[in-house]
Amino acid sequence: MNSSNTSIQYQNNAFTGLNKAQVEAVETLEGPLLMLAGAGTGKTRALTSRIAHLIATDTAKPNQILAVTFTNKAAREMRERVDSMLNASISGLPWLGTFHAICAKLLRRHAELIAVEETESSKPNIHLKSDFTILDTLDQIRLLRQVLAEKRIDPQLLSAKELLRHIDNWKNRAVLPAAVSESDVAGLPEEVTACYAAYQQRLIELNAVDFGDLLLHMVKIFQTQPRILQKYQHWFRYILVDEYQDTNVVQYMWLRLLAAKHKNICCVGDDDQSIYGWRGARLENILNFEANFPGCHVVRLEQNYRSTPHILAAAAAVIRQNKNRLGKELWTSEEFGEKVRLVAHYDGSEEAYWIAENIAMLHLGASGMPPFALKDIAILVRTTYQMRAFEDAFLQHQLAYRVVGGLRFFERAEIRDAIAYLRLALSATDDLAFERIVNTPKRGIGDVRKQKIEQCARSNHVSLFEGTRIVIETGEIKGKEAKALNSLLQMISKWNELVRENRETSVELTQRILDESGYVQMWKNDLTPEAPGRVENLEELVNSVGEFQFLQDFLDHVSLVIDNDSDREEDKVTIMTLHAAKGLEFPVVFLPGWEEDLFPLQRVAKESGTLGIEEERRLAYVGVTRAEKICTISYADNRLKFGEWEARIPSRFINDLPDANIKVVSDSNAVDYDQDETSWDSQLEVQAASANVYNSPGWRRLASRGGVNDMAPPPKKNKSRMIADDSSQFAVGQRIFHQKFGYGSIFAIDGDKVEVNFEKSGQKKLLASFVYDLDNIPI
DNA sequence: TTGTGGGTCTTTTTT
DNA sequence: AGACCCACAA
Repeated sequence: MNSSNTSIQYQNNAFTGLNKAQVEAVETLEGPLLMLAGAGTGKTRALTSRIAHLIATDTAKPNQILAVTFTNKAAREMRERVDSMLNASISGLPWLGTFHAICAKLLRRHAELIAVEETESSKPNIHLKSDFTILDTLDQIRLLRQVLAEKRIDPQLLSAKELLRHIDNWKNRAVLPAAVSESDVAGLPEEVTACYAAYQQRLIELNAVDFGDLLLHMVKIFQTQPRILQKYQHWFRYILVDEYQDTNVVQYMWLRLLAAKHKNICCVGDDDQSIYGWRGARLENILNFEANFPGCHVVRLEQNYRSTPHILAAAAAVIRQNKNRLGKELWTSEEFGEKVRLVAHYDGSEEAYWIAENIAMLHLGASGMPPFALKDIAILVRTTYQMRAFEDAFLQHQLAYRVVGGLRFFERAEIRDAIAYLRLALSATDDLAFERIVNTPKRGIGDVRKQKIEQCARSNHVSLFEGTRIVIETGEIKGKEAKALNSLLQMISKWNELVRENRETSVELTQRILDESGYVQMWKNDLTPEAPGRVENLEELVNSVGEFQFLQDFLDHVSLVIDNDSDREEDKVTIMTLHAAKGLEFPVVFLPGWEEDLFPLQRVAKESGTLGIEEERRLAYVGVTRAEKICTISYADNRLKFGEWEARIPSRFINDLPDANIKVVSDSNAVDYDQDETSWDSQLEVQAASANVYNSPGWRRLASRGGVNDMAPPPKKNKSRMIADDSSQFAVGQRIFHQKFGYGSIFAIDGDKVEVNFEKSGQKKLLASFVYDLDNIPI
């Protein structure tokens, strides 16, 4: 790196809220540095500048900088920005990533230092090997189910899911099985600690780690191996942490250990945006930073460059209600902008409809305002199940959308199966993978034969792979099932060899594995409507393997790095949870479902009381501050819950919004909006929620007294659904649309089913209710 | 062993 | 309303 590289332009970096000394601190200061930065103040930009400056001045080499981000997306963006600031692709920064990704990399180097102690004299010590597999939540649950069954604990009393929650929690706080305290297990069956211990032991036996272990193991190694710790302490000259308010106990320990030598730790965070308390994040980490890292500098970033004054004021009013905060007031030099819009709806689907229509108008550029691209618009929901209503509404309005964080690519069954095959190709002893695919495709191995294999493996202290071999040899399983199993074993051995020889590329290997196993064929033979999509996903999987030289790297990537919004460049409306929206910004934001019990979520209030409500409030703050220009909050009077209609009360957060900064939108007061220069056409408002007495301007007062829902009528059936209820609406030759198969035309009608010739997916016979009538869609 | 139907329970938020 | 689990039949 050329040390005279001065291409970094700080005056462009929007630090005008800082004085010269502060800018210098942000760029170059040695020693602990805390940046307290509000929403939209450019904190990540500040971190980026610091990294670029360190490299440009040759203060540190790229690989001596440890930079931790909260998401992989943030890491990728930071890397891109550093590159562009340095005006070069430095292709360095190997230690930029999430805590988990960085720890996985470190642990691959030192895994063998982690062992389970000898428990039975017959068993040798077992060490973790560097080719360990990283389990995801679904694997963990499977494993915990086994543990619970072994300990004969009634799943009603303690479900695997609940146990996982507790174990996660303990791991986040660095509580090992031996250190679980009385208060940790209060109200739980007493065997729960033994379950935790058994789970940990099983993990090592399986040569596997879970997400929590990645960090926990590294802290353990650092604590017990001074030489290794010193090596990394020495190596990482500068440590930078983004979203510091969301770090947990283990992450804090890990950072402290690594920062102890150079003490160049620079953390950025906003106490008002701490929304991961449920996952072990400790607000104390940021509140006590100055005490934990003596002699630290504190820089405050309070100028907001993102939102209009009304949006900022509304957000501030909401967060001001929290007691537990450092307290800061954001300001902006912007003077104009829309007020925050507030809309009441009759029910959930009407809310989705209204928003879809409103988005369509914004996109078309309903006068006054320039048209917004769809990718500039986001809908932020509290829970994932709220997303469905919007998908429905968007399909019918033919608006392109993308769901972030719903079902993730690698969580789909076919991808998990395929990955199980890849894991076996790397290591035949991967029992979890083996168990997953012994009978996929079907090989006639049901519960009985599975158990035979398992018992055999266990009593011989070998893997399921070996166990299967023994079971065939002894004739415990014979006939065509034995034959099928035998060919599976041979395939796996062959793949193991091919991987070892390393002569085929990762893509060739993957293609071969999926073909030879008969897995792709299985889906090609499948006649269910999802099958073609699954085959497509498998093809996509093969393609993405190509980016990696080794399968192992690919598998790490899948479990640690993959981000679920690959098509972010496409012009689509984003639908995501408030949590997933952290760190992002959009010109137009919709915040639906601001109702008591949903937001704030009932369970949070029940389980965590006031602290929980404060976190929900911070979530509301995060939501509002994502918006640059237009922010629309809404709620529904009635909502379908578990198939039953339920009357709803507006969220308490709505009452915190100052009248001066909001505009209640409905048809009855459609023309009642500001006439400042950025105002837009009343057409928008005319499209507002359907007439209903609760949409009157005074609804908020009513609502705050709880009056609205006492009078709520039974929900009416929704108007003008464009989904066909039966095939009688269709005629042969008609053009239709299907969510999965796209466009097509009907060539036959059979009762409530239609036969369709799809442009892309060929001929299918489906229920008419899944088909959209193209001639009848509004707009 | 696999497919079906009727009964149950369901909804946090994620690296 | 939909996903999931269990009991029973083929």
